[in-house]
Amino acid sequence: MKKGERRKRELLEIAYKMFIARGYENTSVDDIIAEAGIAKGTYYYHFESKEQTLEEVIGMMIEQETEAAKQVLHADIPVPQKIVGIIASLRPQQEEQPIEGALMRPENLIMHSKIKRRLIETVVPLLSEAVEQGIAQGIFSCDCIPERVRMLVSVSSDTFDEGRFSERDIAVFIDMTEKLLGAKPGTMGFIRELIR
Amino acid sequence: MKKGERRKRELLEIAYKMFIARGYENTSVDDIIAEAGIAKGTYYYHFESKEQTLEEVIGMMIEQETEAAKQVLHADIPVPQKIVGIIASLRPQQEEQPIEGALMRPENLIMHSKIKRRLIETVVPLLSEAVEQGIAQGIFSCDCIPERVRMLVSVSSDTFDEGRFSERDIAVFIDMTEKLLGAKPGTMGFIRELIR
Amino acid sequence: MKKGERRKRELLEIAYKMFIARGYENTSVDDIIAEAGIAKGTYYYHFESKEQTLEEVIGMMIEQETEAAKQVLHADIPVPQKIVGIIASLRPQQEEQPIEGALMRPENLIMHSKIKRRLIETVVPLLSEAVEQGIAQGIFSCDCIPERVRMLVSVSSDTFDEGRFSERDIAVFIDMTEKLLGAKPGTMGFIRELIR
Amino acid sequence: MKKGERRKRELLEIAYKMFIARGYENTSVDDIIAEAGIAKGTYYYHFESKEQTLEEVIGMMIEQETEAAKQVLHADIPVPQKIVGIIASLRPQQEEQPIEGALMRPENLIMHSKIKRRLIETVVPLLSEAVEQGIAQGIFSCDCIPERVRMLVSVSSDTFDEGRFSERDIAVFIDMTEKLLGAKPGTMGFIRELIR
DNA sequence: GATGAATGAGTATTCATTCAT
DNA sequence: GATGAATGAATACTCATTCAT
Repeated sequence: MKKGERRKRELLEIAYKMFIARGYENTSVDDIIAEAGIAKGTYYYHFESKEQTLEEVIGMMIEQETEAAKQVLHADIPVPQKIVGIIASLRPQQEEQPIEGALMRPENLIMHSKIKRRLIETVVPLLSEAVEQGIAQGIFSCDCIPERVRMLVSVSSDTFDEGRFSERDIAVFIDMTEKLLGAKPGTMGFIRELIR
Repeated sequence: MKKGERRKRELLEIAYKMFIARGYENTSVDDIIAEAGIAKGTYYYHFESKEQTLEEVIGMMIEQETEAAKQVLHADIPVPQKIVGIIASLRPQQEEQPIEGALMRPENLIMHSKIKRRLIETVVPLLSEAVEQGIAQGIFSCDCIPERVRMLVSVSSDTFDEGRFSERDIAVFIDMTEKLLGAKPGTMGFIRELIR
Repeated sequence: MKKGERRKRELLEIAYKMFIARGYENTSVDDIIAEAGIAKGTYYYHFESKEQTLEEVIGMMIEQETEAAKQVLHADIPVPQKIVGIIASLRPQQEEQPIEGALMRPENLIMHSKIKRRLIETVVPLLSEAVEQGIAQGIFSCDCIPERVRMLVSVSSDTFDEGRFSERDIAVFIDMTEKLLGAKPGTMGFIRELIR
Repeated sequence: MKKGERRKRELLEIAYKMFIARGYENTSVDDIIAEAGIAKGTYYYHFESKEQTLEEVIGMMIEQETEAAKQVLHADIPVPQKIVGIIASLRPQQEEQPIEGALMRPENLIMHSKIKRRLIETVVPLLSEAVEQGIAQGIFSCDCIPERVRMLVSVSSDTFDEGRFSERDIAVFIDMTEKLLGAKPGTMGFIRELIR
């Protein structure tokens, strides 16, 4: 990695943290350069625009999370655990989420929705593949796999991203997952231990 | 209805349409008063702030839609149709949605998310009641009713609000609804005819 | 006093208190009518403008304070005590000054300066007359009476209005008064007991 | 002096002149940038806010005047002339006061009062030192020097700043100065020739 | 690679005042 | 006497972006 790239990477991390902490709209370019200790011109030397910075920030996140999800998919573990592992890898890692529930705050809506959209795009195929493995093994039984998977991811995001969910939410989500994928009751029960 | 109230109602409708058409953030107070043909002061005579205008606009919508949903709940029709009818009443009416898919455009994220949140708050109890009627009649069989209902509404919103969904999406949603509520296969099949 | 006049008087007192408490510039007509519980039109029925309200408020104060000063002037007391009594009567009465030091706050500069100017105009002649009585009695001895009196009043206002003054300030003021008026040392010493 | 600093200095001078000429409150940021021929953003690049501009303008004035006063204090001239010289240096210089009596106009109250306050803070110590020199030389004789000096400065400002004063005002001021400082009659008489 | 001075369109909000009813 | 809806000029401040050095 060259010097210039490292610098840009640094800026990206700073921007990422600030976008998360204060929201994309509430973070001005001035804020970013003040935090980074660089001049306005330097910022625009590295980035085309503020919006493009956001895209790159999101790209960086997606890349990291997709990577994690792929490793889970190809790991040598039971299929149900792959499913759960992939879904779990979607959530921002600890180090990346300095402020609890930040992504759900209204000032982060834009970023959150962009992230969610791109995450679904990249994760649905991976999950679908896992489900197909499960079908081949006789663990699941269903059609319309991508559609089912998409709904699962969507519900997962809505229910768990905000951080406010109950035991009952988890129970219903497990039940829903099993039924949507045509699994035997209890197949996905271990999710319970993984969520929090 | 007094003179002042009518005027305010007019302004509310204008603001609503503009917020939908161009997004809340992209609609300036100047835009609104230009469209309404009033002076700046008149706007601020009726509304505390632009943000409060948004709240009132949303309140107005919720009220209308909740009203429709309540009538469906108390109508003399089969419970499965009540479920579908209530969910259907959530979507903005034709006359109210001048631009197809407007609510899903990124500039409308804030408004859409505020609406979705409040809609869920008001509609989940109504739907839950309908589900309980269904359980009493032996049509449904499940626990954790509010949680199940909330997930259904959430998926429904994510899947159908955007307007881009396939026959397969509908099929999966029907299947999911039946299984989540513990209904016999085919119970909710008529949804197919109602969505579009 | 007719009904209409009483109403106006009420408004004047409300405006006075608000001007003192929040400053003339920081008190909007809306604030006043909200506090008074009347409509905008009613306010403008009674007052030509906001500025004219200020003039009337000041006039009301001046009138009260001048009245007190006149009574002191014609009272049957030693001349030195008249001098002090008149100067003392300049300061806002207890009931009229709900907030300590309010007049000196920056937001009250305009009002304070208008008051000071008019107070000097009305009080210098009264004080001058008292000084002349003192000269006739051989207590004082000086020329340029109005100029001397004006400087005394000016210093008094600057030194004591703000409320932050020391024993030494008082001592110097006494010394200055005696010397400016050509009185024997000790003549005005009793001031000490009157200021606070 | 760097390029950026020179530009800021220019803006400061322009703002200063406009504040004096039209009053702080009556000078809008738009007025200033129009006069300076710069863009809005340039103004806010150099100044945090309009209020902060005022503070800097005042700071600039104070600095200049304090500098002049200090030179007088350390000059090799008789003490009485130092006193007068320092007091004289307080008044805005000719080049700096484009409009006669501007500081006293009501729209300049805020600026004037801020200036007066800060000027007193910086000048009382200097004058006190001069008085002490006088006492050491047997020219003056008094206690409570800072308090006496402050009253002198205060009266001087009130009497002469406005520009409307008579020969008699001057005479009384001279008399007052001599008596307050315990000087022999005639010591300060030369003031007469310096004021105007 | 880096700087930082300059830009200017854009925005929400305030408030004294008027006048038809 | 009283109302309150309507006015519209005025104002401070933001911020992404550019570009000569």
